[in-house]
Order: sequence, then structure tokens, then C-alpha cells
Amino acid sequence: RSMELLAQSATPPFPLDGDVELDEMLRLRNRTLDLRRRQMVEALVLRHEVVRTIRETLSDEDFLEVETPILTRSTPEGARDFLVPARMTPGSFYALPQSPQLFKQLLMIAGYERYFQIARCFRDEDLRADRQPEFTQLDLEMSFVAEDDVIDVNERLMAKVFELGGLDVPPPPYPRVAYDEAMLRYGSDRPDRRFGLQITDVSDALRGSAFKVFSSVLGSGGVVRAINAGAREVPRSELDALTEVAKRAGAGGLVWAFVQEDGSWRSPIAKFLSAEEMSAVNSALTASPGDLLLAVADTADVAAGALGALRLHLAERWDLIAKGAHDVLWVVDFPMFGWNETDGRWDALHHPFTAPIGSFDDPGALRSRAYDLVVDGWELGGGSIRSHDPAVQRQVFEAIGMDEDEAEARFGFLLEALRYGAPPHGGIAFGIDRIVALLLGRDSIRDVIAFPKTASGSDPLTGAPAPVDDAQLRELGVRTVGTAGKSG
RNA sequence: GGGGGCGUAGCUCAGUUGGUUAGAGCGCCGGCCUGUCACGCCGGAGGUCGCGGGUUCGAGUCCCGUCGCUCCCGCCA
Repeated sequence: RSMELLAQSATPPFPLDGDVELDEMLRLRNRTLDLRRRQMVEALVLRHEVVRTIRETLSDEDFLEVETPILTRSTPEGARDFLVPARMTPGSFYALPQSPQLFKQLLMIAGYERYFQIARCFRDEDLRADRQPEFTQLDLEMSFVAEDDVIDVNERLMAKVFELGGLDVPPPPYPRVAYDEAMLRYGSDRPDRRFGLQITDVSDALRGSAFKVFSSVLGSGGVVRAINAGAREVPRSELDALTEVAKRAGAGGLVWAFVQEDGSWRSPIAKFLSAEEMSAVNSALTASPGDLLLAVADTADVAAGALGALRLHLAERWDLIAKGAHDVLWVVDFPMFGWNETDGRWDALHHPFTAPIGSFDDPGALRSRAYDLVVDGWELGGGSIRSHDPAVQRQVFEAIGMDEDEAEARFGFLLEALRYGAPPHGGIAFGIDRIVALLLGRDSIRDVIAFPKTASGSDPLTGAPAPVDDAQLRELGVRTVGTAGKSG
């Protein structure tokens, strides 16, 4: 027996065995070595299995995988685009796609009834644990369908995917929760229902209250909502911390109250409330003596956001989520538009190609034919039935403040295509990175992407983004300024 | 753009109210042991305490600025 030395290794900068938590910069700078670690191998292998299962399942269901362009046209709605200067047309730019949305609709109109793609998408927005500037979607679209058809195919597909990750979830059909219900009960459009602490509106119990905060909020169309946090010893210092959580989420403050034996409250605001009011709130919250009540008075949106954030905070603080518990649901019945305070106009809550339900006379009351798949508080995917009638599509553009010329300039190719008879169609897109992260219980999608970016959008491995040579810029017709570009 | 956390040896971290030569475990180097398998024993090297300024007799520790990593809000049609 003889052995041959094929290659020699220097001492690695960090241990490659075990599951030591390493500095992110160190990992990404040495990604080649990081990728040798068990947790990364495990992630990339499972990722492969997920994509393989998706391809096989959808192929068996007669879906056709079609590639759509990476160099495409900028559509300034929605996320900021990454732009690529077009050398052959100086002053013009390609945009990297935020999603293949329009192309897949064109495929439907062209008669390809079932399409899918494992598509890379790009959005030039700030990063999060679950958001990278480039990410991978399972994008699919179907013709001659309504909501239930899309949901059905995808429930069967996702059930297989969950099984791959060993997720213990009940078989489909998955429950559907209306958007309004999700916002009210969980303070979020991607509710995590693995624990209680549901939110209840207690406005009716407090109308005409002598407590000024309540009366002024309720008098101006706001709400008072509360969580019964149960019987818990919570020191003053922690109540202050909870108040901070609520404030950071936009609330003016947080009311806390401990229910006493006689139903009255031990609370900073107890002296401003009548026994009847306290009793009515208690009963709305089915509160018993010893329970801690937490309430926010504000606009419905702010109250929902603050109590939603508080819910998640308490779940973590008190370790309320059972190990191995999972919750899958569809959020449905979304509003079509949301009021954009900054620009003073309606925005499509989902996207403007989503089919609306209702009358355009009251845009705020319009619903959309959209659905999101939510698992354990993660939005894994979302989709909708689209507008296949060009007249409806024009109405939507108009409602979001886009005049006819502008609609024509930006989406003329879609409106034109719709003129030639579009089948009713709809689809969905799932975040592959999120799915794999969820299956593995990872906190960040960075851990399931071979070569991800840091939170500031850089890649410590290659040094991207980086300045380019003046010569390169000149070739693109870009004027070079000062020493912004490296020379030579 | 805003807020929170972090930055001390190659790695993970500890460093009391500011006070001599800044520590531990793992790793690394040298030696010993040789049925070992998270081996064991002995010895050793290794640190501009992210960077810059300030306060002080004296700063890892306090203040200001800055860079980086990270989480969150805004943003993400």
C-alpha cells in the first residue's frame, strides 16, 4: 500500500467540523471553506432535492419550463431595479427582472397553458434575514383556472416539499384565513399561529371612556386592541421593555393591566376607567384574575402592527412555540389597493396585474383575487388570478394614478397582447431560498445560498460591487467623474 | 434614511467601579507517549483590544467620529 499526496492544505482559519457560530464576514470571505462544513452541505443538498422535486412534479403535471429574459425593461413600480447600461444604445438601460411576471402572462396569452421556471430575481432594496438582492423563485402560471385550481396544484406540490424537509404538517387542503382576520387577530398579513396571544378589538367596551387617550383615539376613527398575555409575573422593568417594543413598531405607548380578584385592574390607567369598562374589557378578552392585559390605542394599522410585533416578541421571550410545531395557511381576500400616504394615491397591494373584485367607485373597498402561502410566519409564496380583460387592466392602471399614455409606454406590450384574446389565467411564485431555510430551521436565507451577499449587499469573496475601469465606462458612453473609476 | 446588538490571539469568548507584564478553551508549533479514534502529558509562539481623535497621571474599559458584521423599522408593485 502506498499513498500519494495529491494536494496539501494550509491550516484553515476556522474549524470545519462542528457547528461553531462564525462571524459572517469570516464565513463569506472564506466561503470555499465554509461550504465544506456539514451545515452548508446539508443545505445545498436539500435545496437540490427541493428543486428536483419541483421540476419532476410539475413536469408530470404537464407544466413546461420556459426561460425568460434576464436583460429586460425597467418597470419603475414596485421594487427598485438593478440597471445595466446598454452599450449599443447609449443612455439606455436594461433592468434585471424583479420577477418574470409579465413574460409568464405573455406565455399564457400565447397558448402555453402551464408554465413554470426556477427563476433568479433581482430587487435593489435593503436586505433582511429573509431578503437578498438576488434570490430564486419557483414561478408558475396556468390558463383557464380560478383560485382553487392554482391552490390545489400548489398544495399538492408543497406537501411533497414539506415532506422532503420532514416537516410535520397536516395534509392539504390548508386552511384559508382572510386578510382582515389575519390583521385583526395576529397583527400581520403573514400570521404565525403556532402560539396564542391573539389580538382582540376592545373598542366597543371603551367608547365614551373618561381616559383621554382612549376617547380621542376612538373619537377619530381609531381602535383599541388588546392581548390577554395570561397569568404571568412580569416585573415593571419588563413592562417597560414591552412598551419599547410597541413604540418601536409605531405605537404611542402600551397600556398594561393586571386583573385583580374583583375584576378591577392594577394599572397606571386604572383610576381613569370605570368598573364597568374594566369588566367589559375583561370579558372581551376572557380574562381571569392574575392575567396580564396589553393594549394599544391607535389607528387600526398601527395597533395591528404594534400588537403583532409584541406577539412575536412575547412568543420568543416566553418560549411559546413548541419545538417541531408548524402551521401552514393561505391568506386570502386581500384588499386590491392600499393608500400610499407618501404619494397620496392608491398602490396595488399585491401587483397591478392582479384581478380585482368589486367596483372601482370605491378603490379602498376593492378586493383582489390574490393568495399568499404562509408557513410559521414566513411568506413562502404569493400569487393571484390576473386581469385577462384589457379594459379591467386599464382600469387598474388608472386607479393607481397611471394615465393612458404612461400605461401605454410602460405596459403597452401587455395591453396589446391582451387584445388578441387572453385566457383567464393565474399563478404563483414561491421563494425557494425561504422554503429551504424554513425546512432546515435556519434563521437566514444566506445559509441556504451558496454565495450570498452581506447585509450591505457586498460579496466579501469577490469584492463585488467594485469600481470599474474608466475605459469600460467610456465604452458604455458613461461620463467618468473625477477618480470614481480606477484607471488602467 | 432611522433604531438596537456586536467588533479583544487563527477560531469561540471572558475581561469587575478606568490602575502594573490583557486571559481561557480550541487551533497552531516543538517534544514525549503509541491500540489511538473530541487521545493523553510537557513546553512554546501568537494580541496595533476594528480604525481615528478626545478626556485622564493612566483607556480594552469613559466621550466623539468612522468602518465593518448583524437584527429590526422604513423600503420590498
